[in-house]
Amino acid sequence: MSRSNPRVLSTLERAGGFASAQEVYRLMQREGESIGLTTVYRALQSLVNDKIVDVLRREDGEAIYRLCGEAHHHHLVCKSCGDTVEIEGGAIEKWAKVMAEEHGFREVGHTAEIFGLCGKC
Amino acid sequence: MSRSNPRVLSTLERAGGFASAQEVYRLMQREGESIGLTTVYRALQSLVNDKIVDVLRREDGEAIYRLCGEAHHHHLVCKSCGDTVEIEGGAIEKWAKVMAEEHGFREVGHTAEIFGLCGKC
DNA sequence: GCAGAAATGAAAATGATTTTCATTCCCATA
DNA sequence: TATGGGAATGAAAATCATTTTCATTTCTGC
Repeated sequence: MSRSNPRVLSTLERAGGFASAQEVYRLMQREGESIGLTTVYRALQSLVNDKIVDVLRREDGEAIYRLCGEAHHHHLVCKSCGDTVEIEGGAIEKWAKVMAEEHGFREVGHTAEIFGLCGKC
Repeated sequence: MSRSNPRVLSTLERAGGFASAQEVYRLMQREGESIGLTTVYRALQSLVNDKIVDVLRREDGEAIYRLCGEAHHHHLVCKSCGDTVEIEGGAIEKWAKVMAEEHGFREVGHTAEIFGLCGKC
């Protein structure tokens, strides 16, 4: 069931490891690759499931996909230029664990993003 | 030019200070208010411009509007039954601030959610 | 070679958001 | 009180990312 199409992955890499589904699709088109938009979406979703890429949101709501290392980390995103910095989340891990225990939750995960204006913007 | 319709604002307040445009609209409909969806969108945008409300994104990309003054809190969500607990995020606030400073970001906000299985599930 | 499963992609559907545009409301001034 | 113009309103159409449908093609193991 692995729909993690390698051509899509390699295109995402070539795009700087950071692009929307539409961008990946247009890039592949421009490069003469024959692929359908549907397949690009499916491949990206699959890559997200396999935790090979992360998905974030642009300010306009468009999903952007981003290659990421295996280590669990968080993002500091510039809301103007989209620049992203991967940051350490030790404090969050602990917070999530404590909060979950306190309320009797198990098998917990979490998301946390910080957004603002970067130095250049 | 102030399109910050007070009925929209008061509905957003009644919704717990946290809702999407569509939800605000549906809520107003249900309460018998006569208003157009377009106006709801315009009013919310206007409130954002006036910095009376914040805008965030749900995981599916839908924009959600939040009253600025509201005590900022986070959520612990059960991924099985959807039960939600509002939790304190003091640790997160500090983490976000430190991380932002460290990387030269300003005007920062953040999102953080914890999800897992609640005691009943 | 062949059946059945998985992958593919074109086209249609969906759903949030925005735009268009004609109408209505408000309000200051003649 | 009439009136003229700018602002507000909302229905309907347009936009755009994303998902679904479904028919077709490609793989796989036998």
